[in-house]
Amino acid sequence: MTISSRFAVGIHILTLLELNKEINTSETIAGSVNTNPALIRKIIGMLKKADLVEVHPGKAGAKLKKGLAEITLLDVYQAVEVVSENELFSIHDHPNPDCFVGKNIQQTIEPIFISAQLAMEKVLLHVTLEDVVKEIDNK
Amino acid sequence: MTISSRFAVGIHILTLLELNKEINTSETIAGSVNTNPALIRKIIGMLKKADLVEVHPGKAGAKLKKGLAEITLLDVYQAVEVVSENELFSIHDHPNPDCFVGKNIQQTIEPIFISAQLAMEKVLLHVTLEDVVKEIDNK
DNA sequence: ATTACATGTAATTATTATAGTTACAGGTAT
DNA sequence: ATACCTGTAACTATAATAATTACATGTAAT
Repeated sequence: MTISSRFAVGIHILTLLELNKEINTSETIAGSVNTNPALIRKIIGMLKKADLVEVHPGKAGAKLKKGLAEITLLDVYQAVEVVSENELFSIHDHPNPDCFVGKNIQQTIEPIFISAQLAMEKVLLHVTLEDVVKEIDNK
Repeated sequence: MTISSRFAVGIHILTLLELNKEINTSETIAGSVNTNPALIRKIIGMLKKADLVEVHPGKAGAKLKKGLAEITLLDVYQAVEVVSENELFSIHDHPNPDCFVGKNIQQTIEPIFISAQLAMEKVLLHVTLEDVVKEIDNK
């Protein structure tokens, strides 16, 4: 099990929009990511829906819609919908309600799982695209 | 995408071993979890490999091999192999090495992803089965 | 207006993981 | 010898990902 690479690709796309000052078509971007343009358009569609990029039908090129420092990795993570809200961990359905453990296990475990997920998301919240771009610039 | 319910089932099984003082066969346990015995045996096999339970071929019943307070949820998480080490997040393969972004994106993103994963695992490290059992006892 | 080219999106395929299930070999105990 | 258990392999159904093809629709330059 892994979290979909859509997340990493989303970060890649946004970083490229900042660093490549040419017109960034889905084909250009696909060349950098090394995948096909349709997939890029799909992910860009998600980033657009989250108000992170500007792009128009028929018009070549996507652009960032916010400053780099205003976009956190959590924004990207949520935009590409790799994990449903509070559902990083799944809990088995229908444990036996006639068993003391089965009856209570779900509600006991759920808050623990959510707090683990939130701890992970908090790290993403504190890293911005600016951090990523600076790090790449350093290389 | 979600982390397999094997993790939740693993916790359920260990909790049951503590609270149900009868002999816990794979069929008994399957009745509480509400799944089938073969799946339970498979998960118990993983817990055994991680030295968390004791169980013998042909001999009915599994038992905890450690004290409740000594088993963290991280131990269970790792035992049931829901996520490979440092690979909660996946990064797209083969970004274009001729592109400045493509060339550097993987090594830039990886440490961020790992630290997010570690933050999540740290929460699991600080919750023990004893906490889970006490919480269930409170209900 | 026609042409060229872009985005948006649906449909298809291959791959992989999960979860459920059946079947049975082999161990244990009465 | 019998009954019952664990360990494990094999098979199925389901779902998500990622890659790909195809095409409708929008934009803009000539």
